[in-house]
Amino acid sequence: MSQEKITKYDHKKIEQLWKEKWYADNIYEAVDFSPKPKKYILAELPYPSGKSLHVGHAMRYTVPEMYSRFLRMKGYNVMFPMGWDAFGLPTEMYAIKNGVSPQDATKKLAIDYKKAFMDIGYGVDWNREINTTDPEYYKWTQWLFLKFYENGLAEYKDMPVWYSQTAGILADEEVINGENGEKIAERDGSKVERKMFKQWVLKIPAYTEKLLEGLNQVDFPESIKSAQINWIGKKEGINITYKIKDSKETVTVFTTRPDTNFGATFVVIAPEHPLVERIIKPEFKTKVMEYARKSKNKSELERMEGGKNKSGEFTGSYAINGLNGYEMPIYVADYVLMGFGTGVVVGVPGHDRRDFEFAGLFNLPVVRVVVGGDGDTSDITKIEQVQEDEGTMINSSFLDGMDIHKATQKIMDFMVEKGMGERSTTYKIRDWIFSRQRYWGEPIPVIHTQDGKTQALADRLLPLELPYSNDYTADSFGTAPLGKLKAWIKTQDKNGQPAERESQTMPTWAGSSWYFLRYIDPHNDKAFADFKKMKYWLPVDKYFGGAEHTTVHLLYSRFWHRFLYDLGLVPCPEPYQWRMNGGLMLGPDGKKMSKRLGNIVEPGVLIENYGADATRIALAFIGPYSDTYPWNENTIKAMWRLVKNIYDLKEKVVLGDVKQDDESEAIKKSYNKLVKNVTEMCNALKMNTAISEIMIFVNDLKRTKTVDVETWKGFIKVIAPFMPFVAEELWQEINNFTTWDKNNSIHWQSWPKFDKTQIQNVATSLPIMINGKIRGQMTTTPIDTEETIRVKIAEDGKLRTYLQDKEIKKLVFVTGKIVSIQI
RNA sequence: GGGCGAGUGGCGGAAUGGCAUACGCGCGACACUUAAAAUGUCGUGGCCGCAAGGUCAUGAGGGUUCAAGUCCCUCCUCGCCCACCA
Repeated sequence: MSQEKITKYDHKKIEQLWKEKWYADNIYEAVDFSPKPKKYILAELPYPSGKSLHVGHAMRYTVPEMYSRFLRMKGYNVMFPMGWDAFGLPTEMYAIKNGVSPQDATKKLAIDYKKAFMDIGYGVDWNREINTTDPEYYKWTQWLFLKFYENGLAEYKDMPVWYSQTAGILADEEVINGENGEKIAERDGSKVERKMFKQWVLKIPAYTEKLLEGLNQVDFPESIKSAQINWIGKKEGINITYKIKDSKETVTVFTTRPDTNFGATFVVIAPEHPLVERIIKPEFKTKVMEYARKSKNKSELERMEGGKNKSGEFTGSYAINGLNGYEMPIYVADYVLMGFGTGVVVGVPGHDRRDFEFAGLFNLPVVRVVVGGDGDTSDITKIEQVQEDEGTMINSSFLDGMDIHKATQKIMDFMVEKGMGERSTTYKIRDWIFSRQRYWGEPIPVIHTQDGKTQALADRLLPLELPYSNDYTADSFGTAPLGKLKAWIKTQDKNGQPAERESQTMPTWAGSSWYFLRYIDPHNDKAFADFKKMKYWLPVDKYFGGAEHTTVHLLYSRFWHRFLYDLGLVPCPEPYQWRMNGGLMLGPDGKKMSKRLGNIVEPGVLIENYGADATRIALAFIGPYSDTYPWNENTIKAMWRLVKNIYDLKEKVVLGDVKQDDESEAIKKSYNKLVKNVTEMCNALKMNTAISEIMIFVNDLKRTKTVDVETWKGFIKVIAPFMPFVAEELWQEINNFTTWDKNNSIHWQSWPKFDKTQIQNVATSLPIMINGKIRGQMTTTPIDTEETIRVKIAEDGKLRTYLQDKEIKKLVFVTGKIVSIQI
């Protein structure tokens, strides 16, 4: 096989030639149990719903991919895998639009996406490609779901859910605030409302403590940790039980501020709370029940508007505050939520804004029990006087004079001792609704028996394949698309009795909750992954993804993994050692790329016009990975020039000895700096500045006449992670390789080293600062000391004008950095 | 309302407490061209100055330090996430 020599930079020829060879020989193979140290570099798997890869997504893969190439050259056994997360509504809608089945659409999209990934030259081990919609894959998603089921962490129960006519049943995290504050479906922007449905849930609240504790073991940015901590929403407080006047019933409230309890003047119950019916006085029944019914049907928009305009009804009953015997009227109001704490709140209007608003509505007394920094002890009449943060107790018996934090502890101890309450911890995170009334998802491998119970499918019946259907719509109430397939739904339980299959499917998050495990052992048909292989590869060393997944995918997949760890099925408690969130690539107009605005930039077009190398470095150079910025068409033009300039520089390479002169010395110095800086920047994942360093070196080379062959080869290695195609071409050419051998690929070479002495032991220009201003420069070498510097300064003509007749009060000399003088 | 983060040229952005504005874009001048595009060379924070040089600039104001974009305090603005969560 002979390789045609390419003399003029022609990205199409170069890219076609090398990508064929790379992928045919799978040069980016990740080797199980290799003696080399491993690195598992993971980027969130794409969701192939559109025609092809989006430039915004390409940006998120390019930097991690460059990093994985750098590590491979540094001698690591690198896994940089790729797969397709293809269940879910977008694929279903794509299929409908194109008149094909979701199964066929997914197959085609996966092929298109894979081609796009190859076109841009991503160094993926394609033997590990996965697709979450492949029955051989979702067999294990189902199997893992049954582990939750067997351990009581997957349950079928009535849950309030969001419901949209077009998007079906949605979980909290799939519903966002629309432009006018109204709740809409994230998927398609349709209106949603609250409904009760029988749902499968995964009980993530059972894992809150482990998930919180696990954050201490991982290297995540503070912002991600705190987002997850807030999402879990752990609050420590106390459940206080009050007796109800003239009744055997009691009412229990949750509060984090029992210190203010001497200022409690009323109690509020959530309208749907079961206690309401038991404590209500007959003469108030009609009104309260009417109120409860109304608030149940209130849309979220109305409830939010209610935030400015409180409402409620008196029940006729009173709770007795054990601290002071105060009789607190009990109300129902929908600003109290059933799902948090005990569903009952004690009203302290002097020190809680919502309680103050409510007290105003019913003319309830407002009592001050905390004095803030302003010392105000007057009656509280305005919302501005309500304060919650810091202060000292008053009007509170034995708490008076105490700081509120101390008082909080004191009163809790007191109440626990007197049997008035129990310390309690509550969490914001709820059960994770894990079923959807959609067609295109993993069938839940459970059957409903005649007696109304559920039964898991036996392992040998997995995968439970998704049956073909032409009808992807759910009935407006009750029946999921699969429920319409009567023949499929009908089945038998373990005892041969008639039973029905579950008709709901799993959410999009199912397959992606454990996909990183399947990459480790993608073809295993005995287990979701081999334990020894997991032990070798886990945890994921670096995980890159979108900020929008911080509290959804990232947290929930940690939950799956931690659960599997507790079962002894995976070797480590935390799946991801390190995480970085990627920013967003906006359109050239600075707006979020969208079909509607027509500002989408497609990487395929860029690759066609400017080449994959230019596209790659444009995506990495335009800004830091985590930031959001607009696409700029000029950038890729500049990057194309850079690649072309590099290609043309090969004419300057001298194969024999190069004449030693100032020019060759300068290049040597510049080269060593290049290697040092690019190495550091790759380690720090600052690919934008790494590319700047390459530009600086290229600028230096452009100014010189020749470059020696060793420097040139080192330079090609440096650019290889960024511009893999042109690097391969130049590498093959300079080495005169006439036939392809993967061992000779630039991508199997080792990363160059640099010579420290070339950077350090050189004369440098040292700035001289006098009274905080730079007043001169001076040539120094590393052997200079403070003494020699003092002499040089005294001799310097220019500096003398500043120092004349002045005494040097202080002189600070930082080697190689600065001399700072005070006069 | 709560949490997190960010404010540096015309723009994207650099800068372990040590010469602010690297690198790129854009712009200007010049070269090549009949001309334009492309390409190349040089220049490019503001103000004063022919120049040498001086001086002011990292959202605003204070502070620590020989030295602050960087650390501390107060404030302003913007972005993202959460939000009647007790």
